[in-house]
Amino acid sequence: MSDDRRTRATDRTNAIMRTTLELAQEVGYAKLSIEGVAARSGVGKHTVYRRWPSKGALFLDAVLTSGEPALDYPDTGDIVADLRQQIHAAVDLLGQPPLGPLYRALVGEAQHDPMVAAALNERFIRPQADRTLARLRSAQQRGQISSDFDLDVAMAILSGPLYFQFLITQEPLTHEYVDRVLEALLGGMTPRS
Amino acid sequence: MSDDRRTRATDRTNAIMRTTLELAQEVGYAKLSIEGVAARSGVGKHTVYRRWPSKGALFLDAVLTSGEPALDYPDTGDIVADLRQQIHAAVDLLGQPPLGPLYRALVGEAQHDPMVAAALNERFIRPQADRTLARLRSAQQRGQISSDFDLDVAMAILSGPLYFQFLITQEPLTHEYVDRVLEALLGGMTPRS
DNA sequence: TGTCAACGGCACGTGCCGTGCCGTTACAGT
DNA sequence: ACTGTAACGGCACGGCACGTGCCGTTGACA
Repeated sequence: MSDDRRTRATDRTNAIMRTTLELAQEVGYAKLSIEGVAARSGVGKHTVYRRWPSKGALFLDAVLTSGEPALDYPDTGDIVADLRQQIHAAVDLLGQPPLGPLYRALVGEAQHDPMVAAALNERFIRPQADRTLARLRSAQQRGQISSDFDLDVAMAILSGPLYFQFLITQEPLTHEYVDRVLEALLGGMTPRS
Repeated sequence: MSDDRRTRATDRTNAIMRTTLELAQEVGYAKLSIEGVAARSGVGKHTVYRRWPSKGALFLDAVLTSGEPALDYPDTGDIVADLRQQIHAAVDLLGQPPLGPLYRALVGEAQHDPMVAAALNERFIRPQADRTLARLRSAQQRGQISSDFDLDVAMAILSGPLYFQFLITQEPLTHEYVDRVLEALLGGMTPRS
């Protein structure tokens, strides 16, 4: 069998990605270099370039492969409780160390490299959004959400303010803030009669 | 007077920032270099480094200085119309070429450089948010917004989804999308009796 | 007229890029 | 058992931009 071959190649691939995360945490993404990753991994530069075309692609793969804990939605029937639990978990995972700074750098790189942006969307953002939408649709069918409410926008309102705080103002993401957004979204801004 | 001195220095500063924007639009922020800016400006590298400590600082200054058209809020008394007009204007300015890609790169750099992030917040984000908050507060006092509604969150819900679309999914920002967010925010997600 | 700060031009050492080449290793097919 | 082959580690290369020196020039000011 050539399984040994494949296994050893996969091991090396994983080792390189692990080293990438280590180095990124130590020196920051800006000072991360393929040369440094190869050196610490005890690997030739070719071995890295054979697998990833750029620092951004390597970093994306490293971050997304490390943190695939399947943020799946619960469906207890209570849409508000489910959303809360899910978003709290996401914020805990991506909003603070160790993954927080790495994820921030990843989104930053996506602003400079369209390939990273596309891959980030396909591999993480879109699947996550789809799960949220599915959960919202289920709630709408049960009458917990107005039947004419724009669910795509609902998803954006749940994610957007968190990303705004995470990327722009760069203040810490708290459960309390998530709850405030949730409450505002539920009730609406205009006075109720 | 030493006004001549100061004037010529200011002229050079502006010329360098203009060149920075030109080059950034031609080759993209990733390939922008201080060396290149100095060369095209017909200026020594010292003259650039004396003014800005890094490529990020120079770029931030160039972008924010170029686009200070004072996005000020109208107050016609109709909060919805005023918000719409204001956000449409912001989206037209920052959401598409020529300023759109530059602003995207600026936010991207802010993810790698805390100094850029801080300066972006102080010079652009916070003032803009403050103006939005002031306008919302005025509407709340007139009873157009529920008296207990969280205005900070309202601001985040107006900005967040747009930044999410702009930075993450990177789909074009349209007036129609702004209107959908606005409508969702006004009405609330839960069914009204 | 002399002083002095800012300047353009040039050169330097450094770090990383991406790509060659070379000899080695370990599996594959015969 | 023998040989072909593909991935490998190590090394070196040219290229580029970094940030910082130095040098001679310019032009306003005292």
